[in-house]
Order: sequence, then C-alpha cells, then structure tokens
Amino acid sequence: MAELTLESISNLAKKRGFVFQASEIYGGLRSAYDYGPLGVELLRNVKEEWWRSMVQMRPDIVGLDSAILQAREVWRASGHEEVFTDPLVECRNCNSRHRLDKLDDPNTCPTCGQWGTLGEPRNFNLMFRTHMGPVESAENLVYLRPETAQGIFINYENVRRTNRLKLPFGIAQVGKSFRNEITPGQFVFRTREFEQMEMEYFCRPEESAEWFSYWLDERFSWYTGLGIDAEDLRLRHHDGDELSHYSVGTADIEYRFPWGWDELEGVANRTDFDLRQHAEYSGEDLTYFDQESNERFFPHVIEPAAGATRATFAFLIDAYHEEEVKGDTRTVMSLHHRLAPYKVAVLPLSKKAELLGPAEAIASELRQHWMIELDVTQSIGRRYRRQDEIGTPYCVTVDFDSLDDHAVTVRDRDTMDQDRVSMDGLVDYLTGKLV
RNA sequence: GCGGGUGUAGCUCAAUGGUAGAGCUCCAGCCUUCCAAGCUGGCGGUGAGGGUUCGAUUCCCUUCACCCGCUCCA
Repeated sequence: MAELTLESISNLAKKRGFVFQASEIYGGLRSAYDYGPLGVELLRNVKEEWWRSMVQMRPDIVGLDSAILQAREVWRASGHEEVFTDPLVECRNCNSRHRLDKLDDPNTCPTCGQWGTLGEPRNFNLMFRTHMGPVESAENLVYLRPETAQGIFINYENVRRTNRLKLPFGIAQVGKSFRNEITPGQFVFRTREFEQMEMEYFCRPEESAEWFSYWLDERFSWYTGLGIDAEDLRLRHHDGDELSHYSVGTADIEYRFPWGWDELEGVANRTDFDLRQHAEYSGEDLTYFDQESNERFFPHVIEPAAGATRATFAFLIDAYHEEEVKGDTRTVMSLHHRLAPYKVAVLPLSKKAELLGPAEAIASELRQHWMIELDVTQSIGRRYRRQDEIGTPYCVTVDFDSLDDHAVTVRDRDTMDQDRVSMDGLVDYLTGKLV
C-alpha cells in the first residue's frame, strides 16, 4: 500500500468503472468526476454505513435532507458570504498567494520577503453563484451551499419541536456541497462538487468538551471498523490560527494518502456560533428551554464533518493489495464486505446451457438479497481475478458436479478457501458470512 | 488563477513530415474449463480547434484535461 501511487489507483478506478472524468467525451471538465457502476455502489455503501451508525443505530440522532439552494441571508448569517469572498494578492516574484486582510504590510510578500512584488487584489469567491428565476439580477442571487451544516442549523427548531428532542441530540445529513476551490486536485480528493456527511450534535455548553472527545473517538473507530488500517489514520489538532471562523477547537482525522497525510474528516466545536447568528439575523428565538433547571440558553454544537467522496477514496486506496499467487500477481481489493460493490459473483464453469440455467436461477435468488454479478465470459480463473480486483468477497461456482449433488463451490476472496455448499442452503450460508 | 511537467487503442509502450504497430485487456467461437491456460477470429487510437505545408500524430499557435508546487480545509 505504501508504494501505491495516485496514478495507479486512479487508473484502476477508471479501468474498472469506479470513477470517470466528468464530461470526458468533450475533453473533460476540471475537478468534477462521475461515479460509474462500481463507484456508485461503493459510494452508496459508504454513505449507507455512515447513516446506519449515525442515525439508525442511535436513539439520540435524527436525519435531515435540506435544500442545496437556500435564502442568501443564510450565508450572510453563517459568515460564509464574508469569509468565502477573499481579496487575494499574488506575488509576481514567488507566485505565492496571500489574503490581503491578513497582511501586516500590504507591500511586502510574506513568503519571499520582496517589496512591491504583490499584484492587484482580486476577489476569490469560493461560493458558486446562480440566480433564482429566469432573470439574472442582484436581487435574486443565490448560492449553492458550501456545506450541508447550515441546512441543519436553520431547521434546528423545526426538527427539535416536531420530534420532541431533548439535549443532547444530533441532526445528521448527507448531501452535495459546492466550493469554488482555488486549487482542486489529487483526483477525487479535492473537487468543486463533493458530497458531505455531516452531523451537528447539540449539547449543554458545559458538556461540549466531553462530547468533542467522544465524537473524535467514535469517528476514528468508524473508519477502522470498516477496515482501514489504524496505522494509516491519525488525529491532528488544529492550532489557534488555522481554526475556521466558526470553531474554537477542531481536530482532523487524517489518512495517509499516496501523497501524504491529508484530511478525511474534521471534528469541530462550533460552540453556539451558528444558532446565535441565525437567531440574530432571522429574529427567531433559537434558544433551548430546559424544564429541569428552568433555564434558557443556546446549545453548543460538536460537528463531525466527513467527506463521503474522500472516505470512499480512502477505502478504495486502503483496500488495494497485490499478492503473489503461484508466481502470478493477483490484484485484490480487500474491501469490507459491507462496502464491496458486489457481494457475490455467480460463475458457471461453462456457459453451456446445462450450467448456465442453474447459474441464472441461483443469481435470481441471490439478487433478492444483495448486489451480485453473473459472469460467464472467458475462463474461470480470469473471472476469479476480475472479481478480486473489484473487491467481491464471495464467488459462487456452478460446476458439472452441481447437477448431481445440487451444491456449489463458494470461494472466499481473502483466504481463497473453498466451501461446498448446498444450493438450498446458499442464501443462509452467505447471510451468515455477510453480516 | 500563476510556475513546471504530461497528453499515441481500455491499459503499458513503439514509430514516422508520406497507409500509425505490438503486448495485455475486452468481445465472439472451440474446449466437462476451479484461479489472468490454449487455438481461431474480431472491435479499437494520435485530447480538441486553428495555422504552416502538396501532405501534420510529428513543426507553430490556441484550448481542454491530468500530475507536481502555491493560505484552499470534507
């Protein structure tokens, strides 16, 4: 895994239909990617596992799906309209870029120290803009959301009231966000359209530090629980000067990508910043009334914010292995079975009708339960290798003996062990394996 | 956006100012075929646009995309 390059993993992703360059037949669109048949399954499974652990398995967290387009005031209140519009100056000497408002001396480049090399300030607006309605005018300007979190904050009171929620509780959301990143790159790692998995956990102010540690641990274990090697993960606490405008404490969960450690997920202590801002800008009362203490206060918020596309990428990289098998190299994608695009492949030894018929019958039955593939082309060995490469955990082979003993061979991707399993008991057998 | 690099078939790589080749992959066929076997056949390409030229994949310009840098932080 350590010697795996970005190029080899992106090649495999394209070759097997996980990820394609967006608008490829027109020369491509920078920083956008389309997820192919296998990629969409993997991505869906990642999101599904997140939802399962965050919402389904939790009595204290509920879900939400808010609109991508929201009133412009949302982004004024959140601070994004101001903070995401940075006047930047570029140094003509060293080509570094700097925020004008952060320079002590607007004439000297802080990177190379040269005087008078900084160009004219230009506005970099990191939010995508469009217009609500067919006429473009300043009045109907709207933004595509740069984070899903604000959709949660502005629905905080709706959700709390309709679900009779008491602190501490969380609201989770998965969805697309858009940022006009200055520098996209590293394949799907940093793109201008991406998918987030965010959860805002509302708690009493005095308990926020405790919940912060709790969520950091929870989120770290989520990745290892789905198969990422703990050696390839680490926590990194932000220094004061790199904190985002809304946070008083942030820690990143980082993954060892082919180009080095980089962020997978951020856990931030957003305090009561967002609720206060929205209360002020909207005029709504967003305080929480505590019956026991008879007090009103703004809850504080701990936010684990993960990138769905980034996590998918990390799972893909981490699963990639090459092994020697009888002198040949086998490429195996050791994806956790919950993440694997296909759970089972059905492989008749021959495509002759006498085997194809039973294989199709088995495939139809298995399809009721899982995403599966029936593959009849080329030799059986080649088909095993193809399934290894896309991470299918189990291969079911129908052979000529199957016609007599009514049983099939089930082969395990990781151990390459084979079990002879009766066709009648196949679903139960696989159900036991795919928990 | 700026600087540097790259762009020939799905992949890896050849070649040439004058009809672009190979291996692998993929597809079809044969084979009672369990780990990329073999045999036969097949699909398929110079990122896009323009210029120079009798003729451009090759030379020039533009553009698009990718990779490496530069406060991006999922």
